[in-house]
Amino acid sequence: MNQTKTSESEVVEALAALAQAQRLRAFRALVVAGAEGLTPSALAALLQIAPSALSFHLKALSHAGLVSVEASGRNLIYRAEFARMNNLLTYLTQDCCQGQSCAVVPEATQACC
Amino acid sequence: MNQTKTSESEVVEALAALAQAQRLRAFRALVVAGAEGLTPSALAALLQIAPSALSFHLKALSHAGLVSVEASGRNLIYRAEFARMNNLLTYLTQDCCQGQSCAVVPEATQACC
DNA sequence: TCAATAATTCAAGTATTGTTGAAGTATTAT
DNA sequence: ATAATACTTCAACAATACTTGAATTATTGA
Repeated sequence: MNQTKTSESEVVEALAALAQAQRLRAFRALVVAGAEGLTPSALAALLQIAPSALSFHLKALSHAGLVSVEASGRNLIYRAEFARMNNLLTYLTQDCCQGQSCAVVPEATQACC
Repeated sequence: MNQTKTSESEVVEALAALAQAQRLRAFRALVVAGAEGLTPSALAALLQIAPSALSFHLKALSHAGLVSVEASGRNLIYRAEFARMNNLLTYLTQDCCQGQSCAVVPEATQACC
């Protein structure tokens, strides 16, 4: 169901996009919001962050493919890109433990629902 | 099975640790290596990276709790901390889509095995 | 049309991160 | 003891990332 294989540089970019507290909060808020998404003003209010800073951070998330944008009148609606997030999670765990059974608890990671 | 709740700042630190190509490669190599782990020299050979740079990067991964170190004679053995990795993956997806069913493929993310 | 709202872009300054080579510590082998 | 090996630490420099406030674009409502 994952459309394209995610490259290392894409993974690095996505991780970098999430490796900042305000962007992580913004992304998490969009993950929680789900299909409805959120406008920048709603996010700015939620995160207590300056509009220009938020715009900068949303651009980073967007460029990393972790969020999508849709115009709606004078608002924008940002949404989490769950497929991309799943690609990212998958990448980190692929081919683990030389393919042998390993000492780890796998039940923890379910993408959502 | 996750011993402690992972805080936002810990998540940010872990994501930042992985958001760099050489560290991501090092971590992935340790994930693949599994319980055996790898020495810095083995990793340096594998990744074609200067020892001091590798040391710097392993320290970052270690400080983020993503890898552990064990001394063995004049070697060190680094291993991926799978529990921490799973905490990280879980954090990103928690409480998604306002708890409703959502449009996402959850089967993609299995921690390992 | 004019004012207000929603959001972005730009430029400047500061802070953080990554790279390199040289020096330092600890362990093993001769 | 001495030398070699395995890593780490340090300092200096270059590159990137983050924040702030002012200016800009586009849309809506009076």
